[in-house]
Amino acid sequence: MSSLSERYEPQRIEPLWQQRWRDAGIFRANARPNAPKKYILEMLPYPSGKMHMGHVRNYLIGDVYARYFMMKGFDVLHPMGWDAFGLPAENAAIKDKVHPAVRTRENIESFKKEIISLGYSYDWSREINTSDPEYYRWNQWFFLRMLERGLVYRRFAKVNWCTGCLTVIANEQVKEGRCERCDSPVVDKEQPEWAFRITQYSDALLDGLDALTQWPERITSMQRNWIGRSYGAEVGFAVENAPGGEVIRVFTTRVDTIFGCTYIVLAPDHPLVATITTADRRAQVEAFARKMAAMSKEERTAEGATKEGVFTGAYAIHPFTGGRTPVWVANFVLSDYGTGAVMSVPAHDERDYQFAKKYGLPLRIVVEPKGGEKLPAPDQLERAFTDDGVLVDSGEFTGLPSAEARTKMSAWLEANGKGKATVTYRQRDWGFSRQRYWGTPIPIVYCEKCDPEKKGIPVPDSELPVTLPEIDTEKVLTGKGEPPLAKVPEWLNTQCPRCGGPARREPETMDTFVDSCWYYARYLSPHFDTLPFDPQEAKRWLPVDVYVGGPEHAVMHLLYFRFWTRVMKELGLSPVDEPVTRLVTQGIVNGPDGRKMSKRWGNVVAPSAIVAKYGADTARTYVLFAGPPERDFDWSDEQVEGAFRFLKRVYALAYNHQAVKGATFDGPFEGKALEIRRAAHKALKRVGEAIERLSFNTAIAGTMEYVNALYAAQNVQTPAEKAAMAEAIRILTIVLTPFAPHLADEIAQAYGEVTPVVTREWPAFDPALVVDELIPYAVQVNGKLRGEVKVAADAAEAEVRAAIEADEKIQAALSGKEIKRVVFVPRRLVNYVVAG
RNA sequence: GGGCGGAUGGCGAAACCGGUAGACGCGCCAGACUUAGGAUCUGGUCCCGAAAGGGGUGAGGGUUCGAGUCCCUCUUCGCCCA
Repeated sequence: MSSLSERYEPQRIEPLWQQRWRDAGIFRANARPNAPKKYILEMLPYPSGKMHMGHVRNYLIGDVYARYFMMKGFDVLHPMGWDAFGLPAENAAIKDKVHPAVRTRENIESFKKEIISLGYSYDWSREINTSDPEYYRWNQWFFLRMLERGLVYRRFAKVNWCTGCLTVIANEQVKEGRCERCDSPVVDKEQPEWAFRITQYSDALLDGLDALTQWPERITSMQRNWIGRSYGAEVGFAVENAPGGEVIRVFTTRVDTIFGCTYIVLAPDHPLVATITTADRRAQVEAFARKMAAMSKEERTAEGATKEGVFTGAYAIHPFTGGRTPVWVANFVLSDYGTGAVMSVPAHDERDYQFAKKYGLPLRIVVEPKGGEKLPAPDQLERAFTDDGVLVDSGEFTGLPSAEARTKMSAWLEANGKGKATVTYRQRDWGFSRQRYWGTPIPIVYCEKCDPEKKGIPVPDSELPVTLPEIDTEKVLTGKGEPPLAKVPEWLNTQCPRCGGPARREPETMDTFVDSCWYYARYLSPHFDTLPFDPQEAKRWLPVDVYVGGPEHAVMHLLYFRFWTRVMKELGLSPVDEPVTRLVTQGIVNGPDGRKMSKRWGNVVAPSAIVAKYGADTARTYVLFAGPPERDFDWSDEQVEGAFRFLKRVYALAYNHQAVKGATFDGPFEGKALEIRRAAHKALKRVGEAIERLSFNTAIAGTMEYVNALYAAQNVQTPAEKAAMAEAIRILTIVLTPFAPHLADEIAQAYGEVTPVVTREWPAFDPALVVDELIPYAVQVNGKLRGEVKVAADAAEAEVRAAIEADEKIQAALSGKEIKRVVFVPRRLVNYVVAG
């Protein structure tokens, strides 16, 4: 084995080690089939051409953890692949006339080179690519299974139509009325689409969150809000003098306030509007409905938007009081939420209050605060009282607390056939069809003869995969008009699987969120060809132990992926309810100016530039040292220099001590030799524990402290010292490996190791060596620090006190005072509580 | 407006169960080596004070022998939702 060259040259040694690791296959899973497993996963990247610092950080978190557990003797699965379908490649194709497959292949190639250049511990034998028919055929397979189970259906829906991408996008992709990706305005459009019945799992997904104790609370709480389960009541208000006996169904979470309902509001497009509006009001109501139809949902309900409405001329009968209640239409009620109708209680709902004030509608107070204070008279009320309280003026329910009233009033409604207790959800079904080329074809055909209603005929399993056709990029990918696949007749026109007659394929493709719903399971058996993955492997490897990614995926990917996991369990493929035990969401790496890295600000720090200048180990060490994984940080060139300096210091230490290579000593170790050994074992403990807590910045701090201790112990002379230093350097390579694996291996091999450090065992620390013989006790008087005394580590309270009370400074602080109490905290402090 | 998360030296941060606040790094200061230093090594570095001592974790209050940590009120920044 070669000795160390004089200078630390990361650019020379790093590619050599990356090659050796690959050749030796040391990151292959199943290396230790009898050991406990760890499945460590980072979110599947979309392969843009260049990696950015966010990726670097994302993968490092998983990488450090993976390397550590490899050394702890676990069989580790740490795979990587490509979320290769999607809009950017297709948009680029429209612009540059390059086929998305070509662009994607190029991007993957360069992205992968960058990943490799950072020295991550991936098992590349399991690499997957979601645009590969071998992968996406299983999206189609899942689609068919879900269709059989009624979890896929076709619906007419008001969809979000992005005027830039010319495609339907998910609610979650709309940000303030604009497309998350291209920032073009998004408008409503009625269109048939395919949807997954994810709402059938709303309760399971919500209740399942309780089991996810190792997920960040902000993520589970976002999912909880997103699903938005609310318990309420549906109440029927019969329309007065209605020819067809029409009843307006309203949904409310505050049925306890129903005696305060002074009017009803319908969505402008509510089906009853047309029937019940009186002749004299018709023109006005229709004009209003037209005006609202031209506006997007966001515009209508935006916070600043004024509440607007018109009276329909109709009245409804209050189910409890029998009173006449006017019916209005207004902009803030949406037809696709709840029942599209609300009962308005202006005294107890802020929005209703504003509306009532604007249009001079009456207020009725029916809930008073619990404490016994009275609300002012209705016309004096300055704002709605929206808290729970005690009912007043509510017939037989007067005097009940709100919560109890809700239960009893719901029961009354049900008993009298006027309504019922209900549960509603904010979450909608997942519309997943896209008018795009670069995605998974939906395996459906339409046959005029067998399927006149155009419900769609599933493609039989035996004909999967339905692959994307070769296309003339320039002609087909125009970004305009009908879906691209509809412009490829030789693909579009096919045979009906039932009658064999002419049929047309479904030209829409699937949302790429489908791809990322189950890829974590595909890694287990990436070439399995009878099912999406091998259920036997799923038993061994699932769930994922640690999943690392950005918090921006809190409600889309992470919810769809939980949904899919449950479906996979029902299909008998997977044993788990939840895909991931522990979720880590990493913070953003901002530019040095504190702004988000962006070409616009010219503050982008390219990983490749940092690797070229300092090497991967410096990039790794710096990014991990900058702060805890979940926190954002601003890039700092000075701190990068600091990380580089540290690694050079490590290298110099190893270089200067090559003479101790192979030194041994039988002990006992004393003096400096013992101090060296203590430092080493403390480092093993501290760094190991910090990594398990994902506290990488403190793990690196511990390694730095260790290196400082070894510098302080330089110039080893005796055989004991030399042996201690040889052991210390060996341990240094171990604790360094998760962060700076190339450097660690370079040093280790110069000291005689023949296999990469990551294949060696992370030794257990010796408990006797991690405690100092003398430990400092803080001495406090009435909680104020008054001194410090060093005492034997195992000293009992009496001995500690004797030592303290012998100290002159302490005696001075205690003299003339009456000691009322002494608080003794072993190994930490003694606090004298005194008087006088 | 609602939910969640932050706020600690000149800067990034640490303090895991309530127990010596500021580990580690950057920056800065001093020294050593050196033809040279923007390399490297050593020491110092929360604030006030010569010292003794005092003050100090966004603000205010509380619990406790003891609070960065727990509770209440508020300020402010960020993210998500409306």
